[in-house]
Amino acid sequence: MTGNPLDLGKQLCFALYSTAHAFNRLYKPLLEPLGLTYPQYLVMMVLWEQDGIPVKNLGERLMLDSGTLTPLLKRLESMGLVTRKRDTSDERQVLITLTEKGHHLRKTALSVPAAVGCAVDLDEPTLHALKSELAALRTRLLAASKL
Amino acid sequence: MTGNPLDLGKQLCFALYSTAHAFNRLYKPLLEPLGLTYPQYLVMMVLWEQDGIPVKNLGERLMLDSGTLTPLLKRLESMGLVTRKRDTSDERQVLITLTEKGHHLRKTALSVPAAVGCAVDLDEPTLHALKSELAALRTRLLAASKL
DNA sequence: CACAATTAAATTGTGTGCAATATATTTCTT
DNA sequence: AAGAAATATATTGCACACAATTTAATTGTG
Repeated sequence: MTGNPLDLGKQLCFALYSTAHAFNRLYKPLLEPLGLTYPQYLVMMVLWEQDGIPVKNLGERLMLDSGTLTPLLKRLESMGLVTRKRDTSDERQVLITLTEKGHHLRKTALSVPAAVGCAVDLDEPTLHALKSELAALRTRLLAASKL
Repeated sequence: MTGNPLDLGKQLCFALYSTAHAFNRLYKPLLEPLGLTYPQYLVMMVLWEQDGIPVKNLGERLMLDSGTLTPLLKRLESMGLVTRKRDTSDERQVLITLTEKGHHLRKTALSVPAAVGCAVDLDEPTLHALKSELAALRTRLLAASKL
C-alpha cells in the first residue's frame, strides 16, 4: 500500500484494461486460421445467432457505433463472409447477411471457445460470478457516464 | 442458456471487452480537463510515481510496446508534459522525464480516482477480490498465449 | 400536405494497439 | 579486438474505437 491515490496497481480499471489486452493476445493465434480479428469474430458470433440484421442492431449487441462497424463490415464483405444490402422497406437501414462461406466458417470457429476456456481455467460457478460482476459493473459505469 | 458454444453472452471475454470500453467512456469526460486520453493518463500515473525512466520500463509496467508508446510519448512531449532524452550512459535508451507542467498536472488529476470510485461503487473487499481475480486471469492468459 | 425532428449509415479525423521491420548501441564470444 | 547476438527505440502498415459531421430516409406535427 502506497497511500497514493494515483497508484496504478490500485486501479480496477487497469486490471481490466490489461486483462482485456491479454485476451486479445490469446485470441489472435486462435482466430488466425479463421482470418478474423477479435472484433470481427464478435460480429460473426452475433450473425451466427441471428442473421440478416441491420447495422444498428449489431451495434447495440456489441456496443459499437457505425464509425467502427461500417469499415469492419466492409472488410467482412470483401472477404466474402457477409453481404450488405439496403433494407427495401426502410432504405436507411443496411442489412447484414451471412454468405454461404460466412455460414460455413462457423464450423471452424467451434474449436475456439474450448481453447479459450482452457486458458481461462475457471470452474463454472466462478466464471458465472465473474461475468455477472463485470456486467453489473458495466451497467453502473455506463449509467455514471450519462449523468 | 442456448447450448450454443458461440453465444456472445456466455463469453467472459466479451464481458471484459465491453466493460473496458465502458470504463473508457467514463474516463473520457473526467480526463478532458487534463487534456489526456486514458492511455496517456496511465503513462502519467507511472511517471508521477517514478520519474526519469526509460521507455522499456514504462512498457513493462503498462504492458505496451514501443510501437504504441513512441507516438504517445511524442504527443505528451508536444503538450509540454514530458521530455525525451537519450540516456548518456546507454544511448539505446530514451529517458522520459516530467516537466514542471507535467508534475503540476498531478494536482488536477487527484480528483479523478474519487469520481471513478464513485461510479464503480464497490466496497473495498469486493474491489480487491475482483482485481485479484483479474490479475490471476491475466497471468493465465498470457501464459497460455506463449505456449 | 409541408416541414421540422428523428433516425441510420457513412465519412473524417485523432489516437491507440500491435506485428513486422529497421536502425543504432551494447554485450557476448571467441 | 572483431564479429555475432542481444537490446532499445523508431517506423510502417493495418485495424479498431469513437467524437463530430454529413447525407439520406422516415416519422411526427400542425
